Amino acid sequence: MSPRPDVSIERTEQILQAAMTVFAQRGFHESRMDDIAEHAGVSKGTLYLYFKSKDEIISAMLEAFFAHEFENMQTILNSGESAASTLLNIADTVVTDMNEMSDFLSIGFEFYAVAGRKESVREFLRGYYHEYRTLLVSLIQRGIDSGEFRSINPDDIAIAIIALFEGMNLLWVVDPESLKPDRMVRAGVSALVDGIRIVPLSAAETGSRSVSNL
Amino acid sequence: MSPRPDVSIERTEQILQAAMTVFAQRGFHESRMDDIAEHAGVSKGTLYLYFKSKDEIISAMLEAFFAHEFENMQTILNSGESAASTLLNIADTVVTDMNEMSDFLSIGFEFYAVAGRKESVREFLRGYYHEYRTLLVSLIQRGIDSGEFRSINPDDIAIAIIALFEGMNLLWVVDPESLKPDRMVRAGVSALVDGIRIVPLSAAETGSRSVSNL
Amino acid sequence: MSPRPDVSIERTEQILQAAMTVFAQRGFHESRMDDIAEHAGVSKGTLYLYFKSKDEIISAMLEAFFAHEFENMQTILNSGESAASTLLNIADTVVTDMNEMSDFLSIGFEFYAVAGRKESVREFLRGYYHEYRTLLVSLIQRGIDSGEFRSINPDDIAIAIIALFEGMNLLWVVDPESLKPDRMVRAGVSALVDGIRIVPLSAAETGSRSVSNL
Amino acid sequence: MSPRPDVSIERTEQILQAAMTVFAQRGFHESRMDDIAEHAGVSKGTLYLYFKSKDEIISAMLEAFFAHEFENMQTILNSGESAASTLLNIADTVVTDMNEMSDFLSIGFEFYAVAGRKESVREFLRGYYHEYRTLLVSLIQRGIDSGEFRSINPDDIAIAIIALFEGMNLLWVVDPESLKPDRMVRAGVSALVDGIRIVPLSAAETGSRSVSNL
DNA sequence: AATGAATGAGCGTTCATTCAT
DNA sequence: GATGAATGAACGCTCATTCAT
Repeated sequence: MSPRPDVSIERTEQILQAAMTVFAQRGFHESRMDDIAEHAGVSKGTLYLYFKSKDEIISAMLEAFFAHEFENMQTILNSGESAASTLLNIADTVVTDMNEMSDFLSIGFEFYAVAGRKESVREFLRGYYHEYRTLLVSLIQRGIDSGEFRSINPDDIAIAIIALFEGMNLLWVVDPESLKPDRMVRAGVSALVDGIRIVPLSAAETGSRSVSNL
Repeated sequence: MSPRPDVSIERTEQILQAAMTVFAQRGFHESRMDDIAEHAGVSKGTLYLYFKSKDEIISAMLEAFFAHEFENMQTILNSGESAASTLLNIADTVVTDMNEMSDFLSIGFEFYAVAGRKESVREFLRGYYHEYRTLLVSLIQRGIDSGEFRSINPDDIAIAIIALFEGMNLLWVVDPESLKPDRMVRAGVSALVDGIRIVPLSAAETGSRSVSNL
Repeated sequence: MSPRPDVSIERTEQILQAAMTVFAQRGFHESRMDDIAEHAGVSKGTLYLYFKSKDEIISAMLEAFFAHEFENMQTILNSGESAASTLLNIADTVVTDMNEMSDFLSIGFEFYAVAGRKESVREFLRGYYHEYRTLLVSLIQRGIDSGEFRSINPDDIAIAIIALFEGMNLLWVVDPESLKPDRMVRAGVSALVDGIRIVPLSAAETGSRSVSNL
Repeated sequence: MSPRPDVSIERTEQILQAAMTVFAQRGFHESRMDDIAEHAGVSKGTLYLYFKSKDEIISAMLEAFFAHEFENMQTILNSGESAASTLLNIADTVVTDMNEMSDFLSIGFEFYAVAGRKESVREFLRGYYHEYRTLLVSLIQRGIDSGEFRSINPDDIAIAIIALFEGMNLLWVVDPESLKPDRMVRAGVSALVDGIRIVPLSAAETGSRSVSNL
């Protein structure tokens, strides 16, 4: 009588979760549909009930992979702190996310590699970074307007900050043992923020000194 | 009597060159040994005379791919200019290299992805970045010693600079049309350098003003 | 108390009807159980309530497909007309049936192909053609006995007539646009009938002249 | 030095031969590429060196399957015998071919089934039958011109003859044990030829009497 | 040294069938 | 009876690798 409960959302999540784990361990191409199915605890056929193909799983993962970032962003941006402080808070959040995602970071690079060859992926990532940049630009502009920052081009700085985040990501993947992302990211952003401040050395607020002096 | 001239070095280069082109167009896994052979102008069998396997071609490429960077570095480091100027010169060289390598940048990301899963690749890249960092650290230290820079942690800043370079790389792959690497990289490094200078606003020397005022 | 009315016969017909449509469009192997279920307006599971397997649907269709033919036959045979006229009437009926079944004719060929490999199908079709032949033989014999036909072997002629019908079928499937079955079948049977008549040229009755003179 | 001899033609034939055997035993869809490879004495991969896909093997077979017929046709047509005799000679050849191909006849029906759904196959067969018909029409017209045949429509009779051939084919596939193609085909064509002759009963020449009286 | 025809393990995908609801 | 989500065996096709020439 009562229809079977619709499990399609759970199943989809379940499969994507499994795919992420397998992809992170083996890469897109070396990952077998069998592996994903086994990890998800379903049969291979079931994968195809929820995704048309392996490529579609990868595409869905692309979106899932780059979805988290903006969730806490708004809260941070509206915290009422100074622009410089907010930028450092964002840096801290990025580090937290990096730590949480540490097992899966290599998946990101696979996406970047694909982006070099596939316009659709490039387009998606372009949109992602555009949104990210827009948020940072408005924050930096706020800093300029409030007299906190020099009148630099906010776009250039926003891009530099994102580049810094992504580059740290990369370096951490390469050397996860000896690099300490929390420290490094903060130091980098601190230096950048100091570089655009009117009064560059208010170390107390930015915390940059505590880092530089470690 | 007269032995045939040994063409093995040329052949090897020839094959690696072809592999790089094909890999950049299709990625490691989508590249066929046939494609590489055709591009190299040799037969498929010949590939196996010079490389034991496809994986070995990829490994050899890893080294070839990350080899160029340090060639001009020494010249720049010994130019006698201020540390800040030298850092900006390095940024310019990086941009030049990015432009030259633009068709192949996505290969790099494939390597980073592999690095996430394969210690040998991770190790190689670790060595590469270590060397890079060492050069930058000594330069930054020179700046500190000469009173040009504040007494920050040179390692943190070196890492931040490398992260900035690599991150810019990534962003440029994603959005090659609208991003201008020369401008972006300079702006980022300028801000960083300004952030660590004792006298931050000597815009004339760093060129940061030309950027900020655009 | 009041048992649900037994819908199994209707369901079975409904499914066979749907199967015939789908099979005609796609062939046995390209037809999916899903397609049949959808066409029948039932679920895939329901198919298995009425048929053990796809093969059983095909088998059931074999019988349904070759069932129609003999229904009107008796009426035609007992019409009281001459044997030659009756043969031409049969030809006309065959053409009518061909027209009605035009969308499904290719299914027949699939059965013939299966007959080449499966004794059970061969046996069924053998029975079908035997019955058909028996009816024609008795008609031809009547013609011989009544002095209408020469003393040919009625079996040979019966087989030739059936072959003519089936062959026309085939040619029409291959070239439905330019071939006109009504005309062709009549012309063929007319010639055959003329060939076995004692007085071959009574064109008025056979209608052969109208064809020959077109 | 001397290049390896080109075996591509032999290989192609070898594969088609094997495919024909396997297809005849199992049908197109039930035939496995593995089976064909094994029958041909090559590996599965080798099949794909010579044919792009299973479908392409089937297409190539379509042409090979319907290619033989016209080879002897010209010789028979130019034999200088009367039109009626020539038609009977053709019938005999058809029977000979049927006997030679007996193991493979079911493949033909599979093609006819496909023809019902695929224009490309339909087109090929249309061309085949058109050529066949053209030859027969010219022969029949010769008979009319020479006063051997009545002034019937040669096209209708040509089609009837082809239909007779194909229909006999079918009946023989269904009942190979009890039907005798040589006898049946001759009887059918004899009756047809008698039906269109000016002097219908010259049994000696057509051999129809010997058949009817067996 | 160089070739390229041949190989066959391996994988993505399909779809008839089952069975819990 | 009816459903349709789940299954997994099976197959077409690919492509890195080998080796006889």
